[in-house]
Amino acid sequence: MRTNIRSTGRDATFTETARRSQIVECAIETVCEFGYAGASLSRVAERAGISKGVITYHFASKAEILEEAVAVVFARGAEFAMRSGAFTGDSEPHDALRGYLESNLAYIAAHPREINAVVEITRGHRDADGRQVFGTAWEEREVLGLLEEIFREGQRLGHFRDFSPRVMAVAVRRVIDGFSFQVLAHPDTDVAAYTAEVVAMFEHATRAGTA
Amino acid sequence: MRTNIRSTGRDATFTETARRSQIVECAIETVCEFGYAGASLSRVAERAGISKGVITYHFASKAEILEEAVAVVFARGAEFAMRSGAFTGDSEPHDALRGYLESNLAYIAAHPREINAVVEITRGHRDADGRQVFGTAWEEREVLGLLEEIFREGQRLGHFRDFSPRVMAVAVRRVIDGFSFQVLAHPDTDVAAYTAEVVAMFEHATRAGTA
DNA sequence: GCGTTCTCTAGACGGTCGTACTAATATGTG
DNA sequence: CACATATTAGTACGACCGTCTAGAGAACGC
Repeated sequence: MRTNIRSTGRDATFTETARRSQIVECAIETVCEFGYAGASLSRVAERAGISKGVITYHFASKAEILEEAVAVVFARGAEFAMRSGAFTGDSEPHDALRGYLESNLAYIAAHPREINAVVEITRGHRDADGRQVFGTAWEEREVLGLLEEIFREGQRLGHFRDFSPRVMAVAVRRVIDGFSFQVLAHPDTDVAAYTAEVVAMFEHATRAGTA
Repeated sequence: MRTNIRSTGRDATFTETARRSQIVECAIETVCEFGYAGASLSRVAERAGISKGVITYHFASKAEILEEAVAVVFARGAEFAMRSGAFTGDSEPHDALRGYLESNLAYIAAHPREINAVVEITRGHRDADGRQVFGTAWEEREVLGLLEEIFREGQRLGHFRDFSPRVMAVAVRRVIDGFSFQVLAHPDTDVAAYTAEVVAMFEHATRAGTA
């Protein structure tokens, strides 16, 4: 009987850690290149230069790879935002929004392929019943909450005009997520200029006192 | 030898017209329900209550169905916008933008499933080489051009502030396209309120004289 | 009525999918 | 060294994919 490595109590081997990481990276690249529908385990294995059996050995299922890929990229983005210090959480709302936009767009500009892959996976990945794994409920919980909080705080302080935090949060995320397409389609995009445009746009869209 | 119906010079039969339309509708529904990756011809045929062969008979390939679906929905949306009169083309830029937003969101609210399917198809559909059929070039040509024109005209008249028409156009489209998810996830969404929020947001984001 | 064309069902085709299994090799420990 | 375990390539499996074909039924001009 096959030993499910993840369920045994032992520590992960050096090889296992490296392989899992390699496979996840190759899965991200493959999804970016061929899309969610075209990212088969055969193509992932081919890119990694290993046999398909290695993937089956280190992961229980294809879904586990994709879900780990999403988690890994999310963790990297959060770590990047933390490290950049652009978004400390206790900033004044205008600065918080600006920091959120700048750190997100900067990360995407530096790693457009993995963001594109994550967008593909979160959009396309479904369980056996056809339901989205990363559906609206997941997005509202994991992604939109923080933004809405910024907006509510800004409105409480009177820095932001009176708009729906939910609608604005969704708009911000859609614009941010779309940036990976822009960077991939036009690698020569002026990131600083694009970022300034987006920041200015949402500053005008949110600030109070001009209505 | 099988006769490729579309390439013969004869007129389309009553049956052919009806079948093609039915198959396209079922494909839209299937894509909406199972996503691009999960929308197989078997499922389309099952939904239509016909055998898979009928699809092959009326369409040369699966790609032809998907591409016709996109074209059909686009045509309906354009017809809706035309009929609603919200967007006449020679309006003052502020009104043009408002009309664009309102007619788009109204159509999506009325037909969220077909818009969702089109978004799925345009994002996921690739040719044999793995290249997106409805890629960035297509979007810029078919979708963004009109918006950019509105923005440029508004800037020329001094009604809009000085922003990048391209960035703003992309933002508008992302927000509009995302509305189908909102309506599908929350069917009880207050469409009028949501529309007013989006209109207000882009009016603040674009208008001159407050910077 | 007959004959032609249109339309459909049913099934087969080659291919790829995700997964499971086997047997061989690598690795590391006593 | 022997031995156990970790890791690998290779292959086989059943399921489903998109496409194709043979032949039966339906529709319709004559």
